[in-house]
Amino acid sequence: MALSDKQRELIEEIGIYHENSGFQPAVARVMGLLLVSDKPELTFDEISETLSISKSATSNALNMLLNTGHIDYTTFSGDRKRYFRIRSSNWREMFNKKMEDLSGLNNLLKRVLEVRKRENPDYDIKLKDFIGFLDYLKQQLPELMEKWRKENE
Amino acid sequence: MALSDKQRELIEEIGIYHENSGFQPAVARVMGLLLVSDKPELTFDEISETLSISKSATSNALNMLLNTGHIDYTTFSGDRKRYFRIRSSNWREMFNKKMEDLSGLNNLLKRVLEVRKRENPDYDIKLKDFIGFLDYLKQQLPELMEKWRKENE
DNA sequence: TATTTAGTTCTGTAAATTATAAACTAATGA
DNA sequence: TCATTAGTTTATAATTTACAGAACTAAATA
Repeated sequence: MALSDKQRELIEEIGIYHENSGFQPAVARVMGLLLVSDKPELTFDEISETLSISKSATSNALNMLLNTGHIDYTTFSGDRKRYFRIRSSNWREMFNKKMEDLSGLNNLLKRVLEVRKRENPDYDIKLKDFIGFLDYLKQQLPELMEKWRKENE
Repeated sequence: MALSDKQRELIEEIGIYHENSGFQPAVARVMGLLLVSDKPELTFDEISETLSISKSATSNALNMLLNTGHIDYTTFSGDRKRYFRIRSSNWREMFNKKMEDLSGLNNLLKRVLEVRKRENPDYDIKLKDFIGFLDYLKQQLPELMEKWRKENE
């Protein structure tokens, strides 16, 4: 699989983004490749060769991405290869995960508020305030998504 | 500084949360301690001793947190020590950073859309859709924050 | 002037992470 | 039945990271 410089560059940037959100470098590059590639589906070997990563690293990356639901694959009769692709339904999940993360933070902050013996009430008020906002956001978000869905017919 | 089991536990959990968003373990624990501690402000030595981390790790962690605006410190005349504390204005910044991250993702996705030669238009439509939603969210968020501010007098 | 305080900086290293290469497996095909 | 394909597993090498420990600095105090 030949890639343009632009494509390679973008794959690296997407790779770094995903590394920063906790993926292994090779895993993050595979995500990048599957996103950027013109072909909708790629085989094990195409991925391994295009990214110059070993078979084991490729195997490991693909299995991790399969397990986390980031990719899936199709097969064709009379062809033993699997054809891997990004699960596009995954956008919403990706977004939801970010929101869950925020909600995880909020749960921690609620526990902080409980544990603190408020020798610094000013601070506690601000903390409570922020917790309130996160709760509000969580509540409003589905509504916002609905509104957007309607506006886009 | 004596800490209850509950406090220690919470510090670890907050630590793990921040580790997962890219902080070093020791840095993440310092954040946790400053959040959970009853005292609003802690000195270098209190932090180092309470968390059992070396002076170098403490120095490194505090400077990193100072540089990123997560903490600041006060001083008192005739006292050479610095008294470190969480910047509570930081809640909003923390949130904004999460949102910026999302907007960073969106910029990458926009570039993906440009680079793709749409041999898989179905996929591209979904991608475009998601990009649109993220744009919408970014635009609506300030409004939402304003609405919340009003509802909370 | 010597000592203490409040940190900082520098080196070494243990542990964790990430990836490789080579051996292996299970299915298909010649 | 022997070879090939499509991957997986295992053992290990290379890199990175995260930190401790010790030496250091600069200001304040004795």
